[in-house]
Amino acid sequence: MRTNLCGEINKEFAGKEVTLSGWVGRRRDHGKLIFLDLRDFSGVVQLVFNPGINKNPYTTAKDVRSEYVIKISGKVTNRSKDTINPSIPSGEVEIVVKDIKIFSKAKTPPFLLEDRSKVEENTRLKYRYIDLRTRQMQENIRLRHNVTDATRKYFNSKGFLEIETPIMAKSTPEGARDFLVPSRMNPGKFYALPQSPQLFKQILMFSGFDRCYQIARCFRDEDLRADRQPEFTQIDMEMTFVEADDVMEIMEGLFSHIFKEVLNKEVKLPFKRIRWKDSMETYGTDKPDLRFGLPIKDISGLFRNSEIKIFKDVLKNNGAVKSIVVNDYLDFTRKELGHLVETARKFGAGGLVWIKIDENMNLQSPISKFLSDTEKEGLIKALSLKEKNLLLIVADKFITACQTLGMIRKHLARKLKLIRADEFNFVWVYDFPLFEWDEKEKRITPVHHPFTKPDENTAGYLDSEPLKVNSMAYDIVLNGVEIGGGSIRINDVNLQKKIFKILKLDEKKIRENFGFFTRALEYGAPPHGGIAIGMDRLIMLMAKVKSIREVIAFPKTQSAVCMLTDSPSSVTDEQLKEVSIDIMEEDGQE
RNA sequence: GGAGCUGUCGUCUAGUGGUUUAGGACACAUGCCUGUCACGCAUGAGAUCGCGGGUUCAAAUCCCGCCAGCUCCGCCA
Repeated sequence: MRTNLCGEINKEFAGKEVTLSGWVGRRRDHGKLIFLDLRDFSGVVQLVFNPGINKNPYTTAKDVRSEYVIKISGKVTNRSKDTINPSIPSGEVEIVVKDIKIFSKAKTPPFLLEDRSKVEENTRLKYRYIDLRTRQMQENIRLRHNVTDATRKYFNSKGFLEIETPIMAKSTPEGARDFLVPSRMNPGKFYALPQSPQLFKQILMFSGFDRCYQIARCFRDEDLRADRQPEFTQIDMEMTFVEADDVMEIMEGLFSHIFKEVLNKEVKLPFKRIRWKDSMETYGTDKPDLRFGLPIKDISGLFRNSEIKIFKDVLKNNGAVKSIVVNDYLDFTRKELGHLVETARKFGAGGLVWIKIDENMNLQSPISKFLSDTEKEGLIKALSLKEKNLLLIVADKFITACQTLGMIRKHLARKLKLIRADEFNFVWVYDFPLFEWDEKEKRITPVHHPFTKPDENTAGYLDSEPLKVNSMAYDIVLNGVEIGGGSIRINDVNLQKKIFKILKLDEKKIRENFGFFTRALEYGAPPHGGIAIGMDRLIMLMAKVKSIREVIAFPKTQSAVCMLTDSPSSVTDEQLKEVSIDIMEEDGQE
């Protein structure tokens, strides 16, 4: 079918006879002379059809159109100097075609490959097979392959086993919603697609496999986002007889290996580490983007006895006054400052106060006349303010003040173009709380998952004040995106049961949902821990694209529909009957 | 569940109440062209203006509802 690839043809081949196969790109018909671009995964080469040299292929080429699949044979020929095309690698030569065969004709494609960047995404998804022919998608999917390949090689070299776990698994209603699969053999019963291989991974550790990994497809029936699909891929690993540091070290090795192998980039080891609390205080988020500065600073101490009512009230109620300093207020118009205040309100804060430091180090602000001289001097000193600085202040409940300024911080970085875009900035976030209070459900929920081991220094509070307990969990954050999370797991059945109890799962529920797991814990469970990396997100960042749909061959839309195949779709009554399912009428619902 | 943005030939778009027989570019078709590579030139075909209702003498344009896509909040143990 072919002796060579389109992309490898260059002047070294001049004079050689080659046979190439691929898709036709553009066609330039000059009447007595036709040029076709022939494309395969490797690249593009120009074909020439000259009736004066070879009549038959010329006649066939007359009828060839875009996206036809053809095979040609001919001689690689040097181009004359003035017809060299420097923009493609094969541009110094072309193929003078002696023989052409059309494998397959093609309808006029709905969009031109070179127009891809302008075409609406749903058109591209409907004709994904054409979209995937574009250079960008070819590169993204290839990048993905290279990442899984590097991952396997790395883990294999470190003594990990790749072990598959069931896709038809058990529903565990804690956490994300499950996708359910009815069982024909067991009417009225359901499998669930796994949200993650978590429990199977742990059980493999109980079984003595020591280290395992999996490129695991996971399923969660939750709403979609640019970085969330209902099915996605995790790099999942688990290790026996380890502490958090061991897992982190292995993972740093993995990232370093992947970036070296795939992008030929060195990443600096070890990664930075930041405690969850520090991250919240300084960056207002548990997934800080450290490619820029703008740290959040606490200035509560300056306003304990303030005349300013909002500050005083907030502090009286255990809130905080927090601030960010921006270099130059000239970057902001009045309108933009107003917009910042709006943004702050949108994120849940009562408001936002701005202060400009003018050339004479005077503080200009809507609240300046309420600021005492001590407070002014205190601010200048505490924040090392310089002329032309802009100070943004949020006073609110501690967590609201942090999170609001966290969002403002990201907003400012984008506006002021402070983000070092070519950097890959990894950071570990650790020392998470074990639990958090779910205001909506009025109950305690795990921050990570209920199999996470409590940190020994704070485990004493488990019975009295569980919200004070920290966990042995760690997240890995890349450029402000959470790309993975893991933990040291509980390996003691009594502790595990205690955690379930704190989470208010009753005995019966524990038995039904996790009975298999607590039983497994009773027969000799070693200390163990692991992590799962959101592979799609990692590749999205490596490819510098805005959505994981760009690195998944066949993704779903925001309403979880596949534009290519039109799934999900109805099934026949017979199919439903076989699995004992009755569809409720729309009216039957509330 | 909620908020915002978008929806006009195959594709990208112009059009904010009558100038519209909805304009352009690319793609497509036909013809001409032996050096193009975003080929060129000429001619042509191609649009239920997302769907439904309303206001108006008159709606792509204004209003209401719905649908679809995207972004975000909630949600994602």
